[in-house]
Amino acid sequence: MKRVLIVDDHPLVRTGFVQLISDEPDLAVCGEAADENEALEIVAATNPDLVIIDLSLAGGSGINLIERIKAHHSGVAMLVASMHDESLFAERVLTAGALGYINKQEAPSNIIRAIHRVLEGKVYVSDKLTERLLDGLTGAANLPGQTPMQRLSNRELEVFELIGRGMTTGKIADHLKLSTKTIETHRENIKKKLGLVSGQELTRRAMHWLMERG
Amino acid sequence: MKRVLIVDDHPLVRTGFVQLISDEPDLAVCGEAADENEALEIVAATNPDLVIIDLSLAGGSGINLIERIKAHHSGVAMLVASMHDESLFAERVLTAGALGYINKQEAPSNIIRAIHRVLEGKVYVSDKLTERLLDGLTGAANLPGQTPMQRLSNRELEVFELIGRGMTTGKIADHLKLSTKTIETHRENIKKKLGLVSGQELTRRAMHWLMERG
DNA sequence: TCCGACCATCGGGGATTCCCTCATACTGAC
DNA sequence: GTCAGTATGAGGGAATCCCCGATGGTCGGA
Repeated sequence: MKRVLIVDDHPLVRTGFVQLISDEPDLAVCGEAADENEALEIVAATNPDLVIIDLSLAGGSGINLIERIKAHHSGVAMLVASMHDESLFAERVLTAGALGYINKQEAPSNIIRAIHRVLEGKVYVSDKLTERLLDGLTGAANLPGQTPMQRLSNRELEVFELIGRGMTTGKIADHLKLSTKTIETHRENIKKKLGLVSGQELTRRAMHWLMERG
Repeated sequence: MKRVLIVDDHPLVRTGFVQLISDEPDLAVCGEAADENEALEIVAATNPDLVIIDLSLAGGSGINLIERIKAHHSGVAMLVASMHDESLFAERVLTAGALGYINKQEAPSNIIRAIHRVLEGKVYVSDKLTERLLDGLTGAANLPGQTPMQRLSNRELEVFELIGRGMTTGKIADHLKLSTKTIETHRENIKKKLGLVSGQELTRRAMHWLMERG
């Protein structure tokens, strides 16, 4: 019998999770928390097998909670449930220490599947994202443990940052005194490495990345 | 025994509502729907006493659903459950035909209270908002207190949210079954109202706005 | 009742960007 | 010396942005 802690600031969503988990014969809810501190207390008190974490917690980013649990209770598996597009966060929560990322819009059966998979110690992300990340790792004889972001070259990182600042392709070209065509190529290569599909996604990722470092 | 239909595109949230409502002796769930069309079918088939509507539905704004239910089944009470800031939406959903507006973060007891109140045919909004709406009626600080976001029309707000979710112009057009040209116009008008210069900025703003509530 | 305001829906057309493929040249590594 | 990666670009078709305008509809005030 695996014991699960639910961390979400929406009472309704918690109730949904409790119901879902209670229906599974091999799972049991050992607690609910609405914020980061409450969650840490319950983890310390009950030592659950799995913590399900909502990303957009009131007061704290969720990612912070993941890191703190990772630091003090390294044996606990964590699954992130978010309503945001996975392309924005999945990579970050995985590197922070979570084992899985699932969208709340997913069907309950998929959520259960993700829970079981993470409890086995395996990584869970959607098939789509898995495929994308693998595509980005074409030449992956590199050091294992490298995040997609670390695979960006210096130039690509520079372009990425300027994208995050809101510059258009043309502006970036002027700024770096390069052809717009070169910037376009850089954009394409960055997208490949990060597993992104559209330019919009690239813009969003760049903005988020920039926000995290002030 | 009052019969309730739940419209929300998150299965987990629906489960939470079902649980909450089933615990009440005088309430029963008569159906669940994940999108606008499904919701209208069930309303026609089961003629519920109350429809609980999530504002950010996949495929339709929720406001649209309110108007359509109002038009064809005027006797049905409607309560909007949203995670968005009420100052922006509460007035819109009330004029569209809903009787109440409640935030999903609210405690279950408050949600139950709102349900009962709306079933009595009375309006339910938070105390804070009640006060503000009354202030508005006295003409105290009527028009000047409008934020740029509040100047967006319902349609524009809908498009704005979809932009924030990362949809391209074409995708939004498909999604809303409109011409891309229409979406382009909406984008331009939104930019004007929010004082934005480029499409990139629009994407940025939409994304930030969406992150703050979600 | 008519008028002016928004609103929602589309089109034209040129500039720009996106997205894919390909090409060149330089650097290191093995 | 070959091979992988990097940085720089071009070509070309599709999609978009961004300026114009147009048509109806609604709704409130003069």
